[in-house]
Amino acid sequence: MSDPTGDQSMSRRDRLKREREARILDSAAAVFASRGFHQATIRDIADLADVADGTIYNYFENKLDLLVGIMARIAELEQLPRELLDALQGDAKEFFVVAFQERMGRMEESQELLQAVLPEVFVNAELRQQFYLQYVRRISRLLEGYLQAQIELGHIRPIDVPLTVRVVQAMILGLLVLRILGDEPLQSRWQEVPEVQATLVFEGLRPDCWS
Amino acid sequence: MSDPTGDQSMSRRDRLKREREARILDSAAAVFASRGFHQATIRDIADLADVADGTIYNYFENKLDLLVGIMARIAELEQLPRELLDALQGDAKEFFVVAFQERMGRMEESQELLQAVLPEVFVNAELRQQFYLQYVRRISRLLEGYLQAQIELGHIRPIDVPLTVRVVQAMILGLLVLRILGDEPLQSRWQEVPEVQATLVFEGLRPDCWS
Amino acid sequence: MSDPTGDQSMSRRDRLKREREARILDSAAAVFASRGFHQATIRDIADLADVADGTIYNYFENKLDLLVGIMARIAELEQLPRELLDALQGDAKEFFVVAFQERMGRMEESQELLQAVLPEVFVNAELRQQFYLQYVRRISRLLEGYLQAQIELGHIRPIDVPLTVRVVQAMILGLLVLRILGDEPLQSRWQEVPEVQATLVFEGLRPDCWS
Amino acid sequence: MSDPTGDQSMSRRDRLKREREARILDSAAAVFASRGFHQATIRDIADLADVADGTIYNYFENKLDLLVGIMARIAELEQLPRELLDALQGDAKEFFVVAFQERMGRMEESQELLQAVLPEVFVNAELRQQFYLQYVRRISRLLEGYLQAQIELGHIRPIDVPLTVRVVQAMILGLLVLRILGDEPLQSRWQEVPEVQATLVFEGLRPDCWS
DNA sequence: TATGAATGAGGGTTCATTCAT
DNA sequence: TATGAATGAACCCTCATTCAT
Repeated sequence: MSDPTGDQSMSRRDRLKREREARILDSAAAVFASRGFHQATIRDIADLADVADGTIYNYFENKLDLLVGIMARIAELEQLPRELLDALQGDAKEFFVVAFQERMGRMEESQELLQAVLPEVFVNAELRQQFYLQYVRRISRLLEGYLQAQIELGHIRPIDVPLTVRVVQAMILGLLVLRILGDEPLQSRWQEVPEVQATLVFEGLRPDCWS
Repeated sequence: MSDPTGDQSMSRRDRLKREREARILDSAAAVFASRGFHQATIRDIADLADVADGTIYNYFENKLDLLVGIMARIAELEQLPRELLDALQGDAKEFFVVAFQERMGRMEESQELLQAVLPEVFVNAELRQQFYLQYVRRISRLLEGYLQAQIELGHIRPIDVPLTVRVVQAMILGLLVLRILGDEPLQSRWQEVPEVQATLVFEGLRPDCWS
Repeated sequence: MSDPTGDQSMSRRDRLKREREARILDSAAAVFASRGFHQATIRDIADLADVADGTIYNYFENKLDLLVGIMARIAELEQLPRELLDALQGDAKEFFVVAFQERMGRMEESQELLQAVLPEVFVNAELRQQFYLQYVRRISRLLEGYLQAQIELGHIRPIDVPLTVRVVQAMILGLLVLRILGDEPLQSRWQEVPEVQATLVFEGLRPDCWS
Repeated sequence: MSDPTGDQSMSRRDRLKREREARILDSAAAVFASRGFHQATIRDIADLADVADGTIYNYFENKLDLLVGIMARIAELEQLPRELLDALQGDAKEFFVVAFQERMGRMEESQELLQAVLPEVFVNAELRQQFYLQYVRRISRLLEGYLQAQIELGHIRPIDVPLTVRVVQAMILGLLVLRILGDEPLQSRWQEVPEVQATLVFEGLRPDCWS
């Protein structure tokens, strides 16, 4: 902005770099997703990205760093769960429907990436923390705030906010896991899930309240 | 024949074999859990089990087979979630409390095993299927039956049974994942979670039904 | 003979030992022949001989010793190339026919054993010497004597005896090798070979001697 | 382009690759010959070739592939047994002398290679076929043609061509085997062998034909 | 003496990473 | 900066041999 020529001259060289880095990251994500982190070889990734093995090391410290890069990418894509923020305004039940829709949609999109990242997350403490903070904590903060507010407004019953938030988030994360496991109803009826979730969470199973 | 206790002890030899196999499996689970499947070396496991590398291969085909063994072990521990079966009798809300308690307790027990197995489950199709069938499908069948019956009895509202069951199971699985990720409230207040879950599932968040 | 009871009492115990040793050796020969010495495992041999792995080591020092045992067995079977000795008497051409017949027949019989032994013979100096002495040198001595005598009798032309003997032996050994290599005419017409050999060796290819 | 010699050198890189591949193959042949295929370790070969273990796998698929490479090398060296082809013109007796000389010479040269390859050839079916086709069949075809022609010209007696050819080839192969076995006369008098062979084959042992 | 489980050294092979070009 | 061959540490697994029962 302040340096228009820089903007452009950086483009020549830098745009190419960005582009190449992105291509490497995409390839890495694809290969990690299909083979898993450990089965994936740098060669696989390099071939798919159409660069030489060594080139990758001009962009990333090492293999794990590619995973970190992918996670950063996920976080970036997540950057503004806009619909979620928008939904904060609406009526409570409506909020949950929209929120779940947004989450389920995201997950469908990035299932491949998540499937690539998750196994290592379970195993690598540093990655685990990064994942937790970027991907879980941010949302739980948001939800905690929302629930608290809604309770105070009397729009939802007073409940244990932190644990309830965890349960809700667990539901979302767990659905992804079940989907990855190949569960049939989830594969074919994924679109319908948010409604079911929202209803369950908001209305519960109890029969004696006329909806 | 000449040794009546022999019937039970089934020979010193055999008992020792069982014992050793168990020790190897325990060691494998511990090492897989702490380092992850791929970082774990046979040497690590052998050392921890206090046997020679080669000995492991007298009990298991290969490294992956250890994982399969661990899964079988989990399934074995799972054999007859008795409390869950018992709870089928009780009143609906009660059922959920007991059921969730049972599940959460189990998970706490076998978190190490699950943490060892899960990452590979994401990556290995064969393992994934086995895990799904043994660990997920069996429970979802049970729950589907229960929900259907309760609906017919009018004890819970008519809802989409298969998807609701998935959502409930996802909640459980997701809580384990969040716990593994190191989520704080879940670590320290794990005992309180079942109550929260049951309340959420049964009563929902809606304020206008006096509990 | 001098001790009839010893003959028998030794039998009980010793006959069983001999029998078992023979069974082990047979199994070893079969397995070595089909898989090759190095691909063959003690387990393979033990299974085929229907004994435990360890038992083999009560009869043989180690794996190589089995091969030595097999070679001794070959030499034993060879012990009296009687037809060959008999043929020494006959007319020269006749001798060669009979001699070659005898050799070719033997080889067909023991091709399996030889195929098992040869590769290691190429590689193990000790084995090589044993094989050479038992299997080659003995025959070349015999032939040298025969040729020398026949030359002096004027039944064959004066030629370089040692080298000619080698060439003749080479012919025999080489035919085995070609057969092992799967050469077609040799497989199907093995019976006819001795005649061809004898004719070649005795008459040569030269046309101007009326047979 | 800028480097006219570059056409020939085809780049420093490429020349170095060829050179290195050759060095690895030479080392492999030497080690295989001295220790045998199975005793030889990749480490041995790498050390002798002065490369790292892994480097070998940039040139060859696996250990067996080294053997295949050696066989290809033999075949290459064999490419056009020129003297043999030339000798096809000459008089029959002369042909055999020259042909045997050529063969014996070759074998002396490549004994090491053959000694490395033969044992595995006996054991590995695929290798066996390759060896047979490249090393035996090609020559037997040639000889069959030659003998047939000479018979028709009346230069040699009518004999069973295919079997006679086998016998002649067997002689050559067998001589190599005897030499490897350490036979003394063959070691010290190898040069004289072709003459003896040719005489035997052409004139036979029969005394009543004045040479 | 037979057994067969335990042993553990050894080796082929992979692959992340480096570095000369 | 891109390349891709070289590197060599690391690891799974085999299997001959031993030895307690």
